[in-house]
Amino acid sequence: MSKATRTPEGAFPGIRHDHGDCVAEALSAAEALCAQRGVRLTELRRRVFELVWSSHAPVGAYDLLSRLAREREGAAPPTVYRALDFLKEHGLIHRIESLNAFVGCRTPGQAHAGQFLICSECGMAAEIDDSRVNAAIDRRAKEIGFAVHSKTIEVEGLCPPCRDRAGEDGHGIG
Amino acid sequence: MSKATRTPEGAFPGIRHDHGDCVAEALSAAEALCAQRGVRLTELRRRVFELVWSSHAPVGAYDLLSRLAREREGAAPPTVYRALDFLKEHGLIHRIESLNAFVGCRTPGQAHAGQFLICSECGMAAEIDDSRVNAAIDRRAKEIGFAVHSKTIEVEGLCPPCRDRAGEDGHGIG
DNA sequence: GAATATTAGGTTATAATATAACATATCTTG
DNA sequence: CAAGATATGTTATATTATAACCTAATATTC
Ligand SMILES: [Zn+2]
Ligand SMILES: [Zn+2]
Ligand SMILES: [Zn+2]
Ligand SMILES: [Zn+2]
Repeated sequence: MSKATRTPEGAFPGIRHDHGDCVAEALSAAEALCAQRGVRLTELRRRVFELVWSSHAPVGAYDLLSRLAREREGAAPPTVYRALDFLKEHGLIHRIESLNAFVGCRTPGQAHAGQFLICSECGMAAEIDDSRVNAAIDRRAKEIGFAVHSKTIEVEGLCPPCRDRAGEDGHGIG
Repeated sequence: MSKATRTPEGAFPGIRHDHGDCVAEALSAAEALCAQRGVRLTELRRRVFELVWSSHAPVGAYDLLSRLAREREGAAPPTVYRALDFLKEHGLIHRIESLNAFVGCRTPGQAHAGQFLICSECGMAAEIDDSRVNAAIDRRAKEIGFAVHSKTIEVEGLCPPCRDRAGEDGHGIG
């Protein structure tokens, strides 16, 4: 159990990590990727991207919209959905199907399936990319003769801190 | 490649399989399970279950509603959503998060994660339960210290027949 | 078997999520 | 600047899902 609470690749950043660093890193990766592809990370898209990155918990489109509306009058659903479409298309964010919500991608530009551990207590989502999971799915699909295009893997449960908290006072009924 | 087109556990039933058998089997399993649990598979719930089982492709709630409305005047969204909630609660159907749709469960009563291969061409969904996939996820979650409650695994692609059709005429542009 | 509690369903309204369609603005390129 | 392409504004509407309140059916208790 000595390594049980380590978080490989910083899957769940601690509650006191410097999130400004996360955002800065994500923004600079996004800028680089857009420049490389010759697409425009406009003011609006960049702002929506920042709002998605406001935490490690997936955010709903209308949450984003209400925040955006504070700074942009006339912001409407298409405003945010179009930006989200762009960001998704370029792999800068992922959509969490089981939550109808969006979260920043930690490794934009790299091909990956998008596997998530999502805490139902605090809402945090950790993106992982486990090659064994991918291999197991690909192998089974191949056995069946199914041609895989994309995978949605969303695991719901409790992140380490929330699991520990639940263990402390969650065993009794009262 | 000799076994590549076999379908273990009949993942994708052929286009000419006797689907009446599927429905009959599912209904009788559902009845047994409800009897065993002392819950009521009412007329309405049974009918919604049959409609979900009308094919192996996931069906949207409002699709179900429009079909139900033909035979039940006054059917409204809660009519179908309540039945779906019941069926889901008892593991008789699964919700496909990436499609906002519902599909019958092939192994009700048994604990399983609900893993799906979904054909984007014909809409068919095959439920699998690959222990390697589960083990890989559980192992990675354990490394991270994440307590898994439930898994959403939905793989999009082409089922064997659709893949073959695509291979025949889908390589060129014109 | 009537009284009561529980569960299921009917009905109306509304919430939450997402897109269509068309107008205007901005950027790119020549 | 003209022309085309891309991005955004704007209004309306589609799609998916739930809230709230009421009535009916079924189960439980006396
Ligand atoms: Zn952070
Ligand atoms: Zn948590
Ligand atoms: Zn069938
Ligand atoms: Zn198919």
